[in-house]
Amino acid sequence: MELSNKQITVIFKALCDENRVQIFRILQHGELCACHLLEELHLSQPTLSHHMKVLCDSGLVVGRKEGKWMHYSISQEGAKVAMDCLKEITVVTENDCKCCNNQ
Amino acid sequence: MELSNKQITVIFKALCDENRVQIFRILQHGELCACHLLEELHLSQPTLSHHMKVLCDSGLVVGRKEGKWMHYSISQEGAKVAMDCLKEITVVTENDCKCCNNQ
DNA sequence: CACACACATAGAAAAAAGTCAATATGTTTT
DNA sequence: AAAACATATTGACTTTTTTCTATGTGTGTG
Repeated sequence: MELSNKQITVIFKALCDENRVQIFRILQHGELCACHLLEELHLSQPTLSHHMKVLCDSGLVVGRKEGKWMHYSISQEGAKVAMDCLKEITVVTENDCKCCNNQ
Repeated sequence: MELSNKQITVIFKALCDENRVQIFRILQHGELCACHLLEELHLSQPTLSHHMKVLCDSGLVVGRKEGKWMHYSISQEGAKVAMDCLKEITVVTENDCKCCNNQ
């Protein structure tokens, strides 16, 4: 897939804030609209809106508009991309140390 | 394993900075000491040292001291923890929307 | 059509993270 | 023991992120 360093940071920023991690935990019980998420978090409405944008940008969460409500859910496709990305960036192709006093 | 929200953010902070992602790419070719990492990055030595600390704190990278050199490598155990964590936080237990106009 | 509701956006303030120069620490070499 | 080297720490500065209040936008309702 060849994601850029920048794109990788955007994906994993989703999980770099405690409130956002908490949002994942809540969304694990199923799709939920912003107003109900708000009830379970100690955040203002604009702050939640900001976090939902970060989450959607990462691809790990998707939003679905229905009338005046926004329904959010965890994206399994996004999760797969993140998983593949994590696997790809942590795989080691060679194990020998070609460094310093190991000449 | 039951990681706290805070612990999860510490793991994934490793991948939230472009320079750190680049460090992963370099370490994929094998263990390397800080001085050689430094040659490949446009960073000052103290900044690299800072990033290596963030990476080690995440568990995704491990450092091995050998004389005056610090050798860094990607930790496969750390990668597994991160993978399990990502899987755990994105799994959805129920899919029905119990929300708003879906009463 | 006016009002209420759900959510997004703008702008400002505060907190956190990234960066570097200077310096400290620990290790090897001469 | 002094000098040289590799890395870590400190402290200051800059940039980014988080957060809020105020306001805007779009949708449904009386």
